[in-house]
Amino acid sequence: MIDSIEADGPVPKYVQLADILEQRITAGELLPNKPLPSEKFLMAEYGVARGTARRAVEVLRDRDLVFTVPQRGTFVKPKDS
Amino acid sequence: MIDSIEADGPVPKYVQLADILEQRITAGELLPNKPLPSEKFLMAEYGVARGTARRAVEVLRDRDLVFTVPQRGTFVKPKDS
DNA sequence: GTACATTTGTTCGTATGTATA
DNA sequence: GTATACATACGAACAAATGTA
Repeated sequence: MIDSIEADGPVPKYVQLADILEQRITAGELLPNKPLPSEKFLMAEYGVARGTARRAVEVLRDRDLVFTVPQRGTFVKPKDS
Repeated sequence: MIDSIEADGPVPKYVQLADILEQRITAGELLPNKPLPSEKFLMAEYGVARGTARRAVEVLRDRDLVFTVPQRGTFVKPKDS
């Protein structure tokens, strides 16, 4: 179980954060059509900069796990979509 | 006396604005329990974006000079508090 | 009771500059 | 030279609460 972010490792912080969030999604902690923690929250919770949080969410979009609605937030994708 | 905001200096705009407002408080221009200029007003008066105005007010809160009441405004703290 | 304006709260989008690895 | 990371700064949109007409 990954649950914290390491600074001096081979894996970029934003990838580590994306992996953590993917775990939280697949574990059912973050539910379909429910919002991901906001960028601000991720910054506070994991001690990263906003750009890093944004890139992590971008990775999740690329992995087709979440979708972002401008000005509304980023949400977990339902399984059938 | 600081009274205008410079763009390309070493001091961030939001800190410059916080310094200006602190001066206006200590000079007695902005009185205890009276409202600070609203974010909208600060944007117009100093030519900054809303985020910059908000961050300046945040700095003043950190300096314990003002307190904010949601949906009401931000007010100068009385000396004895 | 309703409509409107004001103000703060929140979120996302984008860009630039700097520093480091 | 590129990728990573952070700080700053602008813009935009919507929500919620308050106060007033």
